[in-house]
Amino acid sequence: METINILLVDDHTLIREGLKLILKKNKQFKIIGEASNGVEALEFLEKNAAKTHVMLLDITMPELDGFEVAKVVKKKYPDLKVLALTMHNEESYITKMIDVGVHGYVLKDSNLDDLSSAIKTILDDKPYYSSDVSAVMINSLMNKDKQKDNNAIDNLTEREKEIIHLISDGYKSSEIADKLELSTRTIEVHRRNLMKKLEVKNTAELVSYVLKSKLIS
Amino acid sequence: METINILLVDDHTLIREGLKLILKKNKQFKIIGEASNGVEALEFLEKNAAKTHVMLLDITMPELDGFEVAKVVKKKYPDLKVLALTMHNEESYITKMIDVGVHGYVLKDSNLDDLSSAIKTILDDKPYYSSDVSAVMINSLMNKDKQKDNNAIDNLTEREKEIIHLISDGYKSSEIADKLELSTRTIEVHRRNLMKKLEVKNTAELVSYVLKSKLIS
DNA sequence: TTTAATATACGTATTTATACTTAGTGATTT
DNA sequence: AAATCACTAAGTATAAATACGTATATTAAA
Repeated sequence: METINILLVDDHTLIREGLKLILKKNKQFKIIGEASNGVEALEFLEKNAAKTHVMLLDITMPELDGFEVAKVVKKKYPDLKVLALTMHNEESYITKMIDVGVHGYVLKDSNLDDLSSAIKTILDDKPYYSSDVSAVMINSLMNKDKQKDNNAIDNLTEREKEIIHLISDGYKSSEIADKLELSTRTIEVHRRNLMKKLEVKNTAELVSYVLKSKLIS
Repeated sequence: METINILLVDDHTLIREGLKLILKKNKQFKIIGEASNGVEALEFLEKNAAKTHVMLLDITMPELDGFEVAKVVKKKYPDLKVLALTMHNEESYITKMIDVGVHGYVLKDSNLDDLSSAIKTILDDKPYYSSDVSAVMINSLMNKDKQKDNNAIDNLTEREKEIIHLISDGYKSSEIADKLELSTRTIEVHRRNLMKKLEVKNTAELVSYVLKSKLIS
C-alpha cells in the first residue's frame, strides 16, 4: 500500500483543518502541501508537482478560482489528478468543472468513505462523481429536453430537417441540390422557409439554433 | 395504496411472462395489457389510455420500435408515464430515450426493488435512471471532453474566439465590424483565418464546429 | 370537397461571403 | 537585431446567400 500524496487547496482554514483530520484517519493519505488560493497552489506545484498525486481543489476561492486552477493544472501537469471539492450542487458548476477537465467531483457534505473512494477511483484513472452529482446531471438533461418541447423546431417538416442537417455539415445549396437530386432553387426556398420559421437572420444563426436546440447532435 | 395499472410492451413472450411474475410479487401492480410491438401498444392505448398509469417499454422491437412509440405516446398521452426497459447500456440509446421524452430508464438486469422504485418514482413525476445508466452518462460527458483536447480550437486567439461567438449569434461581418469598431475587411480576414485553422468550408460548418466542440455553449 | 400545407421550381436583384494578394504596426521571442 | 505572430486594413473578383414575387402538383386535414 503506497502513500498517496495530497495537496489541499481551500481558502477556509477551518475547512482545511477539518479535511486534514478526516484524511489522517486513513494512513495511506499524506498531505504534503496546503494552499489558500489558486496562486499559492500553482506556486506549490512549480516545485512539488512531481511528487504530488492528488489535488483536492475548492471551487470558490479568491485570487484565482478552482476553474482557472484546474485548467492550468491540466495543461502543465497532466498526470496530476484533480478532485473538485465544493458545496455547490448546481448544474452549471458541475458541467463547468467537467469541461475544465477535473477527474472527480465530491460535495463537501460527503463522508470519509466517499472521499477515500473518490481519491482511489481517480488515481485508478476513472472519473468519480458523488451520487448527488449524478442525479443533478441527469436532471439537467431532462430539463434541457423539456425546454425543447413547444418550440418552433417541432414545426419543421422532414425535408426541412434533412436540409438543415446538410447545411450544418457545411454543404452549400448547390451541393445539397445535387445530393437530393433537386433544383438549387428548391433548396434556396427551403432555406428561406427555415429561417422564417425559426426566426433567424442567416445561416450562422440557423445552424446555431438547431444545434443548441439539440435537433442535431 | 392504490392500484397501479401497467401496460407491458416487449416482443419476447418469455420476457413478458417473467416480468409478470416479478410484478405480481407486489400486489399494488396490475398488468392490464400486453403488446409485442409498437403498433399493438398504440392500439391498446387507443382504447385504454385513460386507465393506464405506466407503460413498460422495450426499445428493440419489430414493426415500431420503442423510440417511435415513446414519441407518439408523449404527444398523445402526456399523462402516461413511460419506463424504458432494455438491456442496452450504451450512451446513444440512453440519450436518445431521454430526448424522446421517456420518464425513466432501467436495465433488464435490475431486480424487483429497482423496478418498483422506478415505477413509483416516475409516477411521482420524478425521473428515474438506474445507477449504471447514470454512470454511463457521466462517462460520456467525460469522453466528449477528452475529444475536445488537442484539437484546433486551442490555437484560436482571443480575437478569433470573440468573433466566432458573434458570428454564431447571427451577426454579419459588417455588424461585427461596427460592434468592435474595426473595418469590415478585418472581420473578413478573421473569418478566413478561422476557417483555415479549423479546416471548414463555410460559415455553417464553422458554427457547427465550434458549437459541437463546446467552445461556445 | 374545399382548404391548407408541403415540396417542387423559376426569375430578378441585392447583399454577404469567400478567395487571393499585399502590407503596416506593435508585441514577443530567439 | 531579426524573426514571428496577432491584429489591423485594403483591392479585386467571384461565388453564395438572401429577399422578393410567382406558380404547380401532391397530400393531409377540416
